[in-house]
Amino acid sequence: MILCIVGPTGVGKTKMSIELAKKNNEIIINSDAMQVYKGLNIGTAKITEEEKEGIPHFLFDFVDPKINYTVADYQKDARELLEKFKNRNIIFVGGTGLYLKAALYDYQFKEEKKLIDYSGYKNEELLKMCLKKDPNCSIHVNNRRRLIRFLEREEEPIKAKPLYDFKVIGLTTNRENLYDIINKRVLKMIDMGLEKEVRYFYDLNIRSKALTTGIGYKEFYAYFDQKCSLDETIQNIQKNSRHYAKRQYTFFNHQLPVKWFNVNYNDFSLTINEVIDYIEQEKTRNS
RNA sequence: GGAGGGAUAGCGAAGUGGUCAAACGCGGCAGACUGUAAAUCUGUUCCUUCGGGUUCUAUGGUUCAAAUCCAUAUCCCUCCA
Repeated sequence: MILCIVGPTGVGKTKMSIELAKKNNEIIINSDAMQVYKGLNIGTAKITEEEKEGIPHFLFDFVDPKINYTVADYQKDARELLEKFKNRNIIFVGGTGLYLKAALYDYQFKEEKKLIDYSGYKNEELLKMCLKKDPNCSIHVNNRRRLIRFLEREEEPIKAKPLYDFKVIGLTTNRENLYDIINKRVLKMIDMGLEKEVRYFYDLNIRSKALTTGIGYKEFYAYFDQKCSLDETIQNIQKNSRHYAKRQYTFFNHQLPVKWFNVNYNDFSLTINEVIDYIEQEKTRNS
């Protein structure tokens, strides 16, 4: 059985994954775009060796941060594991909806080939070209990145269908509480030495995707570049984390068949039991 | 006590007689998503039964018309005593 644990940043996905894996002797596969990178530990809230409790973890902490790992790479890696462990129970944990979807649905990533340089075109021109290619193209003029991608793609993907049988467990809590958790977690990361962690990469002059787009990293880069104060940096990390959490909800709610569970923070075991009950229910229903 | 400056939507901030329910930014809320996805982008944000209703510190006034002009009060800031 394939189980996916999703939810906004900070709800407690990691903890849940361990608890579930312990029960069913499962293996855990990361589905988080940033936790794949080596050395980005504090800022990505990556699970520690100790916390793993001996459970096999895959696709964590294995990519050089200088490398720009993409969805296509992830799809390939995740599919290999799905094949290798097809007789085992697998748990995907992570907050990157697209990665999960690319692994489990029939998303297709063709060979990259960039024949045309679009940098000289204005957005309006790009949109016109997109509409010429497909009159139904609904990408917004301002979304230059996606306009270019649309033109680079040879064919438009059709609606994706799932390739595997899986269940998606979503962990959630009310918005106010979530934002509070996020704000506090960022402060904890600072205490744990996030600044030092980021500084290491900054001093190596690494400007890869992971460092310039990852939350907690890009803000500190701006701080080291003396573009803002430490206080502003912390607030920006908190703010960007909150915004990210919101976007995650939007993706999960609309792109994946999520069964949501409200996390009980006073007694997490109750939430675990609720989830286990649900899984058992689904198992018997399918057999 | 005297002389100035200010009070605008959740916050910051434009607007200085009509085109103002009020630019813009932030925050909030909602959405899109097939190779940067912790990314990129969009919509919305006084109330509303969508006919309207109530706003720019308060109260009065001038005017056909006031966030904008006048008077008084309250609070805040700067300077002189």
